[in-house]
Amino acid sequence: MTKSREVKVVDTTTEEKIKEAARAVFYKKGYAATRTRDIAEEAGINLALLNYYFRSKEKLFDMIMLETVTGFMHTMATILNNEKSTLEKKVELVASHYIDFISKEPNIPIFMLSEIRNNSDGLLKKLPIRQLIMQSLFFKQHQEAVAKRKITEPNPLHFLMNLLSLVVFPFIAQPLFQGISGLNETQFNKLIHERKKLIPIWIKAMMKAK
Amino acid sequence: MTKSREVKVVDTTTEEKIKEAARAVFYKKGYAATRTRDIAEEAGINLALLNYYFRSKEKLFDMIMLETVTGFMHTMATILNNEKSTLEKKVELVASHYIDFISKEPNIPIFMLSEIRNNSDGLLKKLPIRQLIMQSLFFKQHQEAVAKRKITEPNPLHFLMNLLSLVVFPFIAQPLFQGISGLNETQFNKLIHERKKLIPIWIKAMMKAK
DNA sequence: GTCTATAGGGGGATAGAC
DNA sequence: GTCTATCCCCCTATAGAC
Repeated sequence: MTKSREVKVVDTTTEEKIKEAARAVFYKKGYAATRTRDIAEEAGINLALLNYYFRSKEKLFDMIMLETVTGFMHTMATILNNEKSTLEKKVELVASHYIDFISKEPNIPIFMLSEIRNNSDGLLKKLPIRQLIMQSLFFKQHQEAVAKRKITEPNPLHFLMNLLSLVVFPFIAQPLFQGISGLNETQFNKLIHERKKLIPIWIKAMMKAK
Repeated sequence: MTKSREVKVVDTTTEEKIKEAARAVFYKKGYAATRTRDIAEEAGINLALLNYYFRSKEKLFDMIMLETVTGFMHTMATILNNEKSTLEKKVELVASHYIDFISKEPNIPIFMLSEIRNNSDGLLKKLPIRQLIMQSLFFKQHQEAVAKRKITEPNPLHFLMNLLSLVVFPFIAQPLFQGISGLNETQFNKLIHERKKLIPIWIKAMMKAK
C-alpha cells in the first residue's frame, strides 16, 4: 500500500469534508432548519467553498438524500434477496443490521421519512424500489409459507410493515419513550439492543396468530 | 339554543381561524419550513393579525405544540387507565382510536416526533407523562398477567413500544410503503384499517411468545 | 380589530483578491 | 482552491392609518 493511499484514508478532501458535515447537519436538523453557514462551520471551511463545490444548498441536499435513501434500500434489498437464508433468518438479519445501523445514526429514520414526505413525487418514483422489494426472495418465501399454512397473514406488506415498525419506531420515538420510562440514554440503548433477539421471536409468533 | 350559540359554532373567531390555519400548516411542513405568510393566507387574514393575536411565530407554535402533545397523551392516559376494560380490551381501544385519529390527521405523528426531537428538554419534561403512563392501570394489568404466566415478556415498555410501533409507524412511513407496494391512497387506507382488527391479535400472540 | 407599508435581520449565493 | 466582503431576496415583526 502506497503512502498516498494511506493518507487518503485519513485526510479527506475538502469536498468530502463538506459532504460529511452536510450529512451530519441535515440528518440532525432537516433541510429547512439547516443553514449553509452551519455546514461550513461543521466542516471547518468557509461558506463560499460550499457553493464552489456544490452550487447550492439544494443540490448538496439532493445528493445526500439520494445517497441515503439508495443506501438504505440497497441494503434492504440485499438482505431480502439473499439466496442462502430462510425467511426466518432474513427477519433476524433485518432486525440485527438495522438496529446496529440506526444506533450509529439515530437521526436517519426521521430524517428520511420527514424529507420524503415533502418530496415524495420527486425522489421515490425515480428509484426501482418497487421491483427490488415486491419481487424479492423474501416475498416469495412468504408466499410459500402461506401456501404451506406456516403463516396465517397472507399479505406480505403487513409482514414487512410489522417488521420495520418494530425495528425502526422505537428510535423515532426515543425521546418520548425515555420521557415515559425515565430511562437514560445508556439504559434505553440496552433495551433497544435486546430487541435484536426479541423481534424475530415476536414476528414468528405474530405471523402464526389467528 | 340561542341564535348566538348557533353562530358561534359555524363562524369561528379570527383568533381561532389563525390557530386552526397554523395547526394545519405546522403539521404539514414543520416549524422551520413554515412561513407566517403561509399561515395568514391559509387563515384568509392579514399577516399583521397573526402577531397582533399571538405576538410571534414561536409563541403560536409553542401553543399548538403543547396542545397537540397534551391532547395525545391525555387520550392515551384515559384509555390506559380505564377501570372497566381488560388489558386486551385496552390494546383494542388504543389501536382503534389512534388509527382513526391519525387517519384524520396523518401528519401528526411525524410532526410531533420531529419537533419533540429538536426540543426534548423543553416540552416533555414539563408534562407529567411519566406518572400518567408508568403508573397506569395498563401497566398494572400487564404485571399481573406476567405474574400469572399469561404474558412472557416481562418489560411493560416493550409491550407499549410494540403496540405503538404497529399502530403509528405505517402512517409515518406511508409514502415509502406506497412506493414499495404501488398501492394508491385509498387502497393503502383500507390496508391500515384492517390493522384495527389485526393488531390486537398480533399483540396477543407476540406477548405469549417465548 | 384589521389593514398597508416598511423596518430590520438573516440566510443563500456570488464577486473578486490572493 | 480558498478566503473576505457584499449583494439581495425573503421572512418576521412592528408602526401607524383607518
